[in-house]
Amino acid sequence: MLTADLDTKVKLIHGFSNKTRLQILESIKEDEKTVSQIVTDIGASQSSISQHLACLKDCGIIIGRQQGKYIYYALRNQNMRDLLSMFDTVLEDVGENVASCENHIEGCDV
Amino acid sequence: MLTADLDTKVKLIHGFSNKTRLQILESIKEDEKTVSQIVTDIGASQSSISQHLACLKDCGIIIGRQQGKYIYYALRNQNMRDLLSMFDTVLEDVGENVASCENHIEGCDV
DNA sequence: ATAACATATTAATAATCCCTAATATAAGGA
DNA sequence: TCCTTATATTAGGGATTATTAATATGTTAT
Repeated sequence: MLTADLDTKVKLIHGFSNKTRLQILESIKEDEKTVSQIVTDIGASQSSISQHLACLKDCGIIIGRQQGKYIYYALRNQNMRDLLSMFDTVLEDVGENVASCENHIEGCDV
Repeated sequence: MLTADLDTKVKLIHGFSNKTRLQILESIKEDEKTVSQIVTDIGASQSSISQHLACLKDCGIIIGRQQGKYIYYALRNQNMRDLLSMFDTVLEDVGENVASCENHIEGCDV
């Protein structure tokens, strides 16, 4: 794999490796939602949510469509949904390990 | 989803969101390898590789078995392989977006 | 045009992560 | 045992990331 591709892949995965972003993705997994609906759902600040939405959108993980003063965000496609489900599948295998892992290095800190 | 589970999921995904760790996983995707083989493969420092291996192992993403003075590491199971493949699939959808994304917030910086 | 609501942007700080360098531990062979 | 090779651990600092607070932009309705 080319280095450029690898860097890109890391960037992509980074999109999923944050609590607020995962909450956003879970929140819109089934149906599109407006920013304020997401803010209410998650309970984080509007600013934080907005920044993460911009991030996810720029990466193409989600898409946004404006309708009046609202902007609806949704997952880009079914592959994103499948990837999110795959995380759950893998979590069934390793959830206990991960939960008890106290390694200080990031990701382990995963 | 419970908060604890969500935190765990973030930790899990973090395991995949680093260049060196991804390189390790690619390196052992098909066959188990010793630490020194991985070090040679990737060209990062032995210390760094060792720390990441510990991290991945503690999370249960990989497993290690000792044979003499060597330790062979391998992916935990087929689900891990499937998840890695899923990343590639999604990357086909959004690779261009991600590569050109210059958002300063992490993950976008994803 | 102004007010009210919805969303985005900016800047700055606090927290986290990952690398390097040095050292430690463990195993096998001479 | 001593030396060599293989791997792990620790500490520290530089870089990156996420949050908050404040402000800006854009849309609709009055």
